[in-house]
Amino acid sequence: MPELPEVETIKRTLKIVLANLTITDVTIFKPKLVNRPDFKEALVGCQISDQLTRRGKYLLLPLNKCASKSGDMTLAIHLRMTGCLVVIKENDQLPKYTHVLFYFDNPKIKLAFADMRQFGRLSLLTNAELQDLSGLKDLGPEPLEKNFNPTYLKNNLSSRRAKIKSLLLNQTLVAGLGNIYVDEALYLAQIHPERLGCDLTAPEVNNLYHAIITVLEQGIQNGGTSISDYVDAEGNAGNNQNMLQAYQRQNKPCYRCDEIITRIKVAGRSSHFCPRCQKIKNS
DNA sequence: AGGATGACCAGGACGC
DNA sequence: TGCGTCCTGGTCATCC
Ligand SMILES: [Zn+2]
Repeated sequence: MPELPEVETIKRTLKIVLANLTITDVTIFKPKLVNRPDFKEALVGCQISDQLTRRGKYLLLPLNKCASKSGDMTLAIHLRMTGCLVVIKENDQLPKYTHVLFYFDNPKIKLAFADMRQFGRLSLLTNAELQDLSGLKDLGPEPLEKNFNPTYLKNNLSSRRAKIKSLLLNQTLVAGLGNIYVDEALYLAQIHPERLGCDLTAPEVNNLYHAIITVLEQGIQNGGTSISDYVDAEGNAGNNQNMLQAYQRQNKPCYRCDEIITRIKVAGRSSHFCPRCQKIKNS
């Protein structure tokens, strides 16, 4: 599932390949996945800015030279769980479940949006609409930037009585974490997923901060985690699934202590942890 | 307002 | 092989 490292990996490729290309045509196979009936008409003629970026799990493609009366727009893409953006070169085959296909002024390059479960969304937005996009406007800090730090985390957990797993999945606390990297971060920090935010000690919060940074940076370094058919923008699988220490390792021995990894539901999501390394109580 | 829960989406995995 | 059931998780709506 595309979380921060997967979206970041895609962004880095798209930034190199798509910057300054002009959209010449768009084929929409599944209209419900785009946000407006004139999606194609509004996009044709727009040039993709080299300021293409990521915010949380959103890919943001600012556009120049748009014909729209409301000025230049941004294409905001959320891949949800099974969405992929794949660059198609020359006669490359389209990925399975391709729902939207973009053509450019370079005829050798196309961009396919593919999504088995059709949860992802492509939203073409004016700057005003972008500022007001629910899910984007309330995002917490980027975990790999300086405004996310141990002090921020401590201040924002100290009053929270929800389970830490639930809090880390909440995009308004910190942006970009999903089920995989939350389980990995809690494992690395040796914190049980059902501990309450306000019950974490200062050293634990500090460890958690470093664990979040570590698992995300490792995920990016490894080109993302390929579970649920994730592939990057070049159609390649990542390698981070081979590095996971907790997620989907239920019934296997903990790499730290050999205890069997347990799987439970927390906040309605599968959660994997070591019952010996991640105790619910300090004792 | 914070927190818990369930719905939604659609296809894959699995059991029989 | 076919059919039914369960599973998956990011986000949002709803209720307390
Ligand atoms: Zn252990």
